[in-house]
Amino acid sequence: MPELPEVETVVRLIRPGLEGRTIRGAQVLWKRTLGGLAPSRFAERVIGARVVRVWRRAKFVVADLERDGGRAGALLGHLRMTGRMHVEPAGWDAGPYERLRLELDNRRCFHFIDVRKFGRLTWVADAERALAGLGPEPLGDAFSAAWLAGALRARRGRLKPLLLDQTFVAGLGNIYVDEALHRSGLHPLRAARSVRSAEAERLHEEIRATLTAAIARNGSSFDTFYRTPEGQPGEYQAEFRVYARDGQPCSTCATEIERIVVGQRGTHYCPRCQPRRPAAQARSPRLPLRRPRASSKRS
DNA sequence: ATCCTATCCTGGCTGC
DNA sequence: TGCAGCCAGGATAGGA
Repeated sequence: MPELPEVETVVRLIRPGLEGRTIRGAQVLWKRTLGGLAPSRFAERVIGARVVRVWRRAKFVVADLERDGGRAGALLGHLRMTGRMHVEPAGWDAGPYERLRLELDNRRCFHFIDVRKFGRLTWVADAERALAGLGPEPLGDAFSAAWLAGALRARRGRLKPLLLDQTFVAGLGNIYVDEALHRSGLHPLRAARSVRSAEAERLHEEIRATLTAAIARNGSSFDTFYRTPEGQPGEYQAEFRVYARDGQPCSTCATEIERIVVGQRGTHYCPRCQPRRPAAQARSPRLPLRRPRASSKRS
């Protein structure tokens, strides 16, 4: 399902078809795609505007608009489960699941297609503000190993639901969380606060490595749904180590991959590589019989 | 604060 | 072969 690597792939593929184009017409085929904005108002905001930049933030696709040389808000899109975006020559048949169409000034059209209708594409006055609640970008500078270690320590919850929380870190979804946790040797139900610095460092490394490798392969195409905008499947699914591999041998240790449900999500992990409890740590002999108390000094 | 459930949706799969 | 029922799942809202 589209996560950060798939959205990045979409952005790279539609960018050349959209940047510099002026929108000439708008057809909304499924009103709720606009997320509450009236179709007439959407059309009014968008028609006559020029797309100046197409970019990605977490799993959102953003297209900045200008009008008469001044800023004119942005198109803000989210593919959710089954959304797709295409820029094609006029007359191209987008099929029965087309939800929104924009006519461009070069006899081409932008199409938003979405079987399950969960996806959204709307107009916002201020994209930065609309996205302000998101956590750091996992491939960005703000997402450092030190930040991750500290942020995990400060939370009560379990590891996987936290990594799926877009306000904690923005862009990971079910597939890449399972993959990154396996590569890090961390159990999805580990208490976030129990993750030690060295483990957080490994997790940070593996999250980035997983996402980077997936982007390089144009994302993952799973079941019949996700395709790149060119209709090509991504190729990263061939690299899955645990996702949807329950019952199959772990690529590292040959133990059977298990599937459990965590936070309503199918969760795949290797019981051997990802032990529930932290690996026993060589700790210094407990010389003081009592645990040292917190300093009596107030912070 | 965190967890849990329901909601939004449809195609595809399972089991009869 | 037909069909009912269940499932997947990103994000969010509301309740415990």
